Amino acid sequence: MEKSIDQLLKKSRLSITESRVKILELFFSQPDALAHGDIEKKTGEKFDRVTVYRTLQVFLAKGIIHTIPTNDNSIRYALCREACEEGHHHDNHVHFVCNDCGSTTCLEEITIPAIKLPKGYASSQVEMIVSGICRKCKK
Amino acid sequence: MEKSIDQLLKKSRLSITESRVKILELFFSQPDALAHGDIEKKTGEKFDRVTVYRTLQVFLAKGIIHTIPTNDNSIRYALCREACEEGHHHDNHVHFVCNDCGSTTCLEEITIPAIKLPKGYASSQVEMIVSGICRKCKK
DNA sequence: TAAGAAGATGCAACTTCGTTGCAAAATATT
DNA sequence: AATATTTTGCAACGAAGTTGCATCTTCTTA
Repeated sequence: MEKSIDQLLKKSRLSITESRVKILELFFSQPDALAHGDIEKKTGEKFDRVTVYRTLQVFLAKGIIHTIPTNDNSIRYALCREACEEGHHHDNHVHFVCNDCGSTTCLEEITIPAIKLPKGYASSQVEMIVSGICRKCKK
Repeated sequence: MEKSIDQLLKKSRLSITESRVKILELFFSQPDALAHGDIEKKTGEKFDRVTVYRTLQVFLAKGIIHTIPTNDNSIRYALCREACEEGHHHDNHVHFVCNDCGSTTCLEEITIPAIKLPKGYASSQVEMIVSGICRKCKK
């Protein structure tokens, strides 16, 4: 684990620092997307707010994580699959937000269907966010 | 116009006040979705920040407007079609965000395609946000 | 249509969120 | 191991959003 995280950072030409490793471990240790606040809390408030902000920005720029828009004004972040490259995100999967437990997950196996835009519009990215009750909460 | 806005407010059992009327006029006078800040500016900063926040909250709760999640941490608001009722939004159209002019519009005529969720998930709402270049900017 | 009840507004104060500059510390490079 | 490069944490700041409360506006009904 340590190893593969180091690899990932090296591949992205980033120095291996404690905060980066810890934050990546956090992402790898569970399946949900995380908001900035979650990360601060779950790392035990060990790192400065500013460090967390900057770390997320760097990961975003390097294509290690991607953002998921929400309608509660709190962007969430999730790991990208291998396919993502620096500056270019290729995730076209559906995101699921649970109204019960609040978790946000990537449904990697569900591809966003193509749609036909009105004349004159050019699309460069499509987001699809399904909300409802997740598998865990439905039981 | 005045008349129909009054009607709308009455139908929602809301008192007819200057700020509510002015903010609704703003929404009706142009096709784009508006962020909180836009509304403050476009009403000539005539109303207190707090009033704008509260007005939007009330409109949301009454099903007069709906939110559009964005990935820049600024929720946008747009008018609902007649179909929306108090507490229940029925808009299932696609939203378009222009990367050039920044405008957010509802593509009322484009319906979100149905998708098949993994077993155990129940969907109650689907959002689809397409970003790219809008008709105006493409010219 | 005037008076009282109900509701909305604006102000002040506060919290949370996100950003920037800079010195100190950690990491990388030779 | 020494130096160059990055990253971190702190302090300070501005923007965004919330709450309580007194005042003003809108609604109700007699």
